[in-house]
Amino acid sequence: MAKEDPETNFSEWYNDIIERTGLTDKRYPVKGLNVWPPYGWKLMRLIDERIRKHFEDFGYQEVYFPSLIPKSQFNKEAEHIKGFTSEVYWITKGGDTELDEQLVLRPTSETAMYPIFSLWIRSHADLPLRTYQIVNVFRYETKQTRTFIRVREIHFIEGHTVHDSYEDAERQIADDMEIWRRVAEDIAVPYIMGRRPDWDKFPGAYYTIGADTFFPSGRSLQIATIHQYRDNFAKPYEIKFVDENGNIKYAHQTTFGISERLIASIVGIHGDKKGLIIPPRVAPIQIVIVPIPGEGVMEYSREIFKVLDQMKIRVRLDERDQYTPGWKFNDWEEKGVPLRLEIGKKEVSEKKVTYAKRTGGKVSIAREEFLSKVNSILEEIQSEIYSRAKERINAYIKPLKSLEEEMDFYPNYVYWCGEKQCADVIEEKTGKSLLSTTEGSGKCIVCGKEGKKTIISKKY
RNA sequence: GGGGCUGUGGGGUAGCUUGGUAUCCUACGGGCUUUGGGAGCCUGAGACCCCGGUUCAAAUCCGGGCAGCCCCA
Repeated sequence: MAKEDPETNFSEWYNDIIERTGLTDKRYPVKGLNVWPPYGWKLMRLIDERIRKHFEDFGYQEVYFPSLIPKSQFNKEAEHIKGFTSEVYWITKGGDTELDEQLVLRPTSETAMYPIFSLWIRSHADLPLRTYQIVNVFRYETKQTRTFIRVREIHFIEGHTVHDSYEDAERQIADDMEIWRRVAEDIAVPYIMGRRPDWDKFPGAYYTIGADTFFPSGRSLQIATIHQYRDNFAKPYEIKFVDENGNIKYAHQTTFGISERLIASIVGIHGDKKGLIIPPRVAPIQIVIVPIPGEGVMEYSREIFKVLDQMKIRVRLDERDQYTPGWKFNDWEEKGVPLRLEIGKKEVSEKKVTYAKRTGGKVSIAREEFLSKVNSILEEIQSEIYSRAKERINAYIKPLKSLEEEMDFYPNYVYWCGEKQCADVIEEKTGKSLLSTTEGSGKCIVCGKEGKKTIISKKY
C-alpha cells in the first residue's frame, strides 16, 4: 500500500495514519468534534492515568465541576471574558422554553470553579488548595480544525490551585514544571518551555508559561501551559481568606492546562514511514505475539502470553487466522506497538522467542532470559524513542543571526529585547511567531539592546 | 482574517469538459486453499454529501448549505 512519508509530506501522512490506525474516526459530521475509537481512547486514557499519578504525587486531588456555567457567573473577569466570548457555545433554550439565564458550555473551568472555591476557602488553613479535573471543554474555533491539534471539543486536563501568597503560587509553578517534565518524559516528547510574550498570555493571567514541541513539518505545537493568575480572579470571584494575623486577604491562583495535543505529538514526532511508534509507557498494546502456525505453536504462545499478562504487561496474542504472519507484522508496526514476539516451530523446539523492536532490530533469545529482561527491553525502547526525538528536534532549531538571512520553514532562536515593536519586526520579516523567552541572553536582533533568547516558529 | 480546491459503496478512485447504462483497487460476508515480512481462486453484498433550480432526463450544469483539504496573513 502506498503511504506518505512524514518527512516529506507531513500533513497528508498525519491525516492518513491517525485514521487507518484507529486513533480517530473522522467521519462524524460536525466540524471539530472527534470520535475516539477503542485504540485511540485507550491511548488517551493511559496518558491520563500517568498524568493523574504525577499530579497526585504533588498533592493535587481530582475533582469534577459542571459543564454548564451561568452567564452572570461567567461574566466576572473582564480580560477572561474578552478572550473567550467569541468562541463560547451558548445554551439558550431548555426544550422550547427560552432560559431566564443563558448558560455557557465551559471553554475552560475557571468560572465554574471559582465561585465554589470562594465557599471552600475560609482561612489560611484551607490553603494551598490543589485540584485538577479531566473533562471535555468546548471552544467554537473559527479556524480550520485538525484532529488532536485544533478541535472544538477538547479533552482537557486542567489543574487549578489556590495559595496564600504570590510566592507560594510561584512555588506551585515550579512544581507544575516538574509535573510537566514527567508527563513529557512518559510520552518521550521533547519540548521547549518559556515565558510567553505579554500579548500572548492566557486571558486573565498575570503571565503564561508555554511548552512547545516541533513537528517534521517545521511547525511548532503548544502542548502545555501554566498560568500565574496572581489575584486577578480572586478579586472578582471573592476568593478570600483570613491569615494568621486575622487579616482578610485575596488568594493567589495558578492553572495548568494539557490536552489531547499530547497524542498529536506522539504521532507527529515519533511516527515514521511505516506508521506510528508509541512509547511503551503509554502504549495500549506494549507487546504483540504473532504466532507462525506450526506444531505446538499456539500452546507455547499462550503460555508466554499468560506469563506476560500476569506481569501486568499490556500484551496481545494475535490469533486471527485470516491473516498471514507477514501481514500481521506490518499491521502492528503501523499501529506503533513497540515490541513484537514472533513464535514459530523453531522457537517452540528450542524454547526461545524472537523479538523485534519497533525502533529496529530482531533478536532470538531463550524464553526464560527474555521473560526476565522484558521490562528492561521495554524501557530501552522508551529511551531509544526519546533520544531519537531529541536529536531530530534539536536539528530543526537553528540560531538566526540576522533578519536578512535566507529563511527556511524551520524554527529558530533569536535574541529579543522584550519590546513589542521589535517583535513585530521579527514576525514580519521571518513569517514566524515568537513562542517564548528562555534562558540565555544576547543582543536584540532588531535594536541591538540586551535581549533574551527567544524561540520563533510557524505555529499550528 | 483572506484566497483556492474537493465531496461517488467502509477506505481510495474513474466517469463530470460534451447531461442518458457508474469503473477499478482495497476492505467486508460465505466457501476452498494457504501462513517465517502485506498469499491465491470462486462467490456475495455495498455508492453519486444535503436542499433547491434548469432539463424529457442531473453524479455531471447553476445557487445555497454542510463537511473535508491546501495556501497566505
